[in-house]
Amino acid sequence: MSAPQIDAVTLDGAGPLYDQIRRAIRDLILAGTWPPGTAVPAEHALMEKLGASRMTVHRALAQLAREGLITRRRRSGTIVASPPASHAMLDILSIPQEVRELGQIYSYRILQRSNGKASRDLATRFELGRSANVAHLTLLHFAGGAPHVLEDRVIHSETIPQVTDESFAETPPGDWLLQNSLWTQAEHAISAIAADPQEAELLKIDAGEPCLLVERRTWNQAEPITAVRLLYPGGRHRFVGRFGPYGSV
Amino acid sequence: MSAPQIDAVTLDGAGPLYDQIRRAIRDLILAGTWPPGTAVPAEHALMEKLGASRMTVHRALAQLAREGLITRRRRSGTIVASPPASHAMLDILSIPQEVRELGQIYSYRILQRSNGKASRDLATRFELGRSANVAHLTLLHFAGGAPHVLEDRVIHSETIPQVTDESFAETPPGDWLLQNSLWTQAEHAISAIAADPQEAELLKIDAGEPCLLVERRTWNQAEPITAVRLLYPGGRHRFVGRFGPYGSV
DNA sequence: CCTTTTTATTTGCATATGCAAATCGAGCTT
DNA sequence: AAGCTCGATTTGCATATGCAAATAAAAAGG
Repeated sequence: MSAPQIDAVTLDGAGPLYDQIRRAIRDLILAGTWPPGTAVPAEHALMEKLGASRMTVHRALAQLAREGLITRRRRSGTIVASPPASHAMLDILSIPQEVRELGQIYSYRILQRSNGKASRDLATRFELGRSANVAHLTLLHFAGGAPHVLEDRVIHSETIPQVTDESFAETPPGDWLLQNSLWTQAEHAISAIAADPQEAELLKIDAGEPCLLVERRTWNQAEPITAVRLLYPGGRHRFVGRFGPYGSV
Repeated sequence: MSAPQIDAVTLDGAGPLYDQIRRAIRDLILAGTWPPGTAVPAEHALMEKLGASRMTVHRALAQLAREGLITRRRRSGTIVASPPASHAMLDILSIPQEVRELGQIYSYRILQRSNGKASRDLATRFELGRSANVAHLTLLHFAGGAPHVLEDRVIHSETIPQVTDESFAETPPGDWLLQNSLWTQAEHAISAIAADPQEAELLKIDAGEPCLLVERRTWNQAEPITAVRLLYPGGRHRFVGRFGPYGSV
């Protein structure tokens, strides 16, 4: 059918009707029940199902469209949009893309890979429970043959079970996750540290050289997905962002 | 009168009516014609002035309210909102505030101050024309008596003429600018560098220690306002931001 | 004078209606 | 088969109407 899951739209009775509709549909999208590309029921269908007027349904959908969650076209109807690839502020989510935008050839190498419980060291570094079942990866990304960034990542196997069978031979884990998971929250911390001897050797810089350290953790609702530590040789890297006081003006 | 400048609201005839109204009012706010706190004309007044229905006017204002540009209250009416103090992502716009949030006593000292044309060095560092008339300031911010960050700033005197007569004895320039200027665009770059001997001495760290370098430039429309270079001792500082793929979910 | 009640104003929400614009598809024409 | 016309569907916009909620200001009451 054209409107696959119209019965999934249920209102919670809290607040204005148009906002209940908006949240109901938003939640279906964020939960992954309606993945990108799914056809959203037409205004008339929602109107009948929910017993609201078309203007009220329209208001909810128009707002979701402004927020970028859905794409609407006359006659064609409404579909769930793909999440924006990058966020306004220094969201370098894809390292291959980042390297290619510098005009260089991208490659990567997995240095280490393991599955199992988080070690004490990892649990501390990524602030997660010892009992968490995780995949742990260490890899090095190259730009034109030269080391670009050192990545240290854990992925929660409970949230993303497919990770256990994935070799990451084709796609580095960051990009793989973008395709195989949905995130609603991220935390991003940037600091400057000196490279320790081991890191320096891998990155082919001198020990003690300043590096940018990016630590990012992402969740879907309350469930942790991944935590990553990216170490960039400092002299060569900077993060740039543009924004206005109210977002994008 | 309660609606000071209703005649300033003029439509451009481009696109949907509600959006013309929305943009007309938004532009008055961003241009500073209606500073924060100004009473926005009531829906009825705009309705008569513009010849639109109340629903249409309401739609424009409701959207501006969602965007945070205005604040609306029943019976009291609508006023222009104050710009949000900090933006989602690592906008530490106020250093005094940043220090106080760390639970420490804030103070600062001006190391150098001059007015005039930008020197070659400054022009290069901040990517501006040699002919620009600027105020140039170097200052050191302290947290609980210890150096916190080294600030190097230029302010365009043409855009902000009051700067020439301001001593910055009471308020550091970053905070002063927040009160005395309006910005619509900012650019933010973060990198890691090693402190040079002179900087290290001021910050009371060892030369070569990794530091976070934040470079920020702000504009109002196309007019440059200020460019600043903030050097944070690295071990002690990190920037944290939280966000979702669609902004705030 | 202080407190309570009433009134009036302003925004917020929902509905019904009508028309316009975009565009997908079917059917028709050549 | 290729192109064209036309009808049907879906979203987009604007209006008019009515009522509800919040609340500032005025009026009433003690």
